Amino acid sequence: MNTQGEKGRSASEGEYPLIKTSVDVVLLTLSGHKLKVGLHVRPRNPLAGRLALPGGVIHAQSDRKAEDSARRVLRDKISIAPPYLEQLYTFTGTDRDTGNWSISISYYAVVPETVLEPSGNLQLHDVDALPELAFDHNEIVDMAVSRVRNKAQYSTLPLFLLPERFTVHELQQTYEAVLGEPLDKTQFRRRVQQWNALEATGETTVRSGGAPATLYRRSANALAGLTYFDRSL
Amino acid sequence: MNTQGEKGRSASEGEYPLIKTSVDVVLLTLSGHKLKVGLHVRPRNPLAGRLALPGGVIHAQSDRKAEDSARRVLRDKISIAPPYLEQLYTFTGTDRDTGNWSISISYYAVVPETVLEPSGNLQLHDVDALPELAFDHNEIVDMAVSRVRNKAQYSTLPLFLLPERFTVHELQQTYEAVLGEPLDKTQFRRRVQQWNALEATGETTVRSGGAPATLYRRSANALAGLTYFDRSL
DNA sequence: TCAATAGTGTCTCTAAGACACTATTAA
DNA sequence: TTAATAGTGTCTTAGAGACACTATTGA
Repeated sequence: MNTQGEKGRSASEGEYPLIKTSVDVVLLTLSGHKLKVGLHVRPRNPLAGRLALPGGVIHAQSDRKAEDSARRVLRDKISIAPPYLEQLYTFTGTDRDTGNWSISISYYAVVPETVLEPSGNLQLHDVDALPELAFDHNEIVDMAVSRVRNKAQYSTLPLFLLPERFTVHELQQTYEAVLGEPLDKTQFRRRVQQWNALEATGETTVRSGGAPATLYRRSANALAGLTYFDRSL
Repeated sequence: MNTQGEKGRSASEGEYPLIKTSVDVVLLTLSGHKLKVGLHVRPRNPLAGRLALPGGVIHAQSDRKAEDSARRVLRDKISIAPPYLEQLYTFTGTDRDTGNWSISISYYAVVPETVLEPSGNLQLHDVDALPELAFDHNEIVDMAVSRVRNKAQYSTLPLFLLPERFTVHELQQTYEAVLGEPLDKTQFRRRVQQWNALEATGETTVRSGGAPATLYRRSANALAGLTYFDRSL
């Protein structure tokens, strides 16, 4: 939680520098077979009217750590408790607009579309066709999307994009939407079996045409191995 | 670099909260076929005398971003310019000792032992047998070690633990030391070839007994795919 | 020639990929 | 029976793993 602080009143720097620190959240979901990010219109200056990520300052009194701040922002502004939330990166440096040094501890959340009530507060935008956002928020979204696409190649993260009950076919469609490429049915089912991260609900789909499909839900080990790790290459 | 700041003077929170923010660096190297971390003894309170990571505060005037602060800390305190430096994680929350909220933006650096001049300032400690460090630095080191071991499974990161010229056998020993397990020679050489990240220097080793080995150096693409990505599972 | 290390050839076995096939439902 | 989707069997191929072999040097 801390560092070597030269005591609070240090030799070289005097006091700790006073830097604006806030938390931003990249809220990702799947809508219409496209990966979308939740954005809102800034109500205030600077950059009032511009699209931006939901975010806010840290409440040192009530937030035990920055992740709590991120959860609070999502709860207060969008009324959701994300099933998956992870720290993404900390962006630092001189603000392009005000010229002041600032810090943004950024997180990303992965949620099913069903938990998002369509309010005027939040707009969903295709992550591959974003307008210019406030501050460096385009860069933050891009990094979150890279990480999620990367994790989709080897992990169970996309499970968190689905509602409580889903079929294997819907799960495959979700992966295909995130990865942007079609997947082979046999391999995909083999892969899903190896996870051991699904449990059958006992129910099946009812549909016109086609055999009924087993409905599954995420089991507990869907979270295994998803924490602060990512891979490339 | 910023966030939605409610303008600097906001409604709910008043001003931005004033939180101690600093940068800590996990300096990793290989010594005696063991992965080691560079630590120093804190000269000042709080926790004077305790082992800690090198770190310091951000100089908003001179550092363009937090990574610059990390580089400055390494340059000023240990006189090195690390060939590989990456943001690790941002640790936040209430300090165990002072009870104050603080932020540590942590980085990890990977360097060859040859660039570390043995000064009284820095001690190398086996990452698998650490004493109790100041603040939450044990946790920070553990996360850095996890990430490096993880990356050693699929990336060229351990190349940065070696001096400028090295043989394939030395490279294999490096990987074995980081991963903590023996590797097959044939597979390892196949893997290294596929990277296309080494270039022959033209020189060979001179040694008593055994054929001479080709000396290599890192080529430019050794850095490919190493940025802010990591993987697990 | 011997000891020691560098570097390669090759066999086996597992898992990825591709694709055809069977199974089960509503209409 | 037909259309549509769920789910499985299986052949092929690429690559991981294991290990034996050859090559090159100093003494």
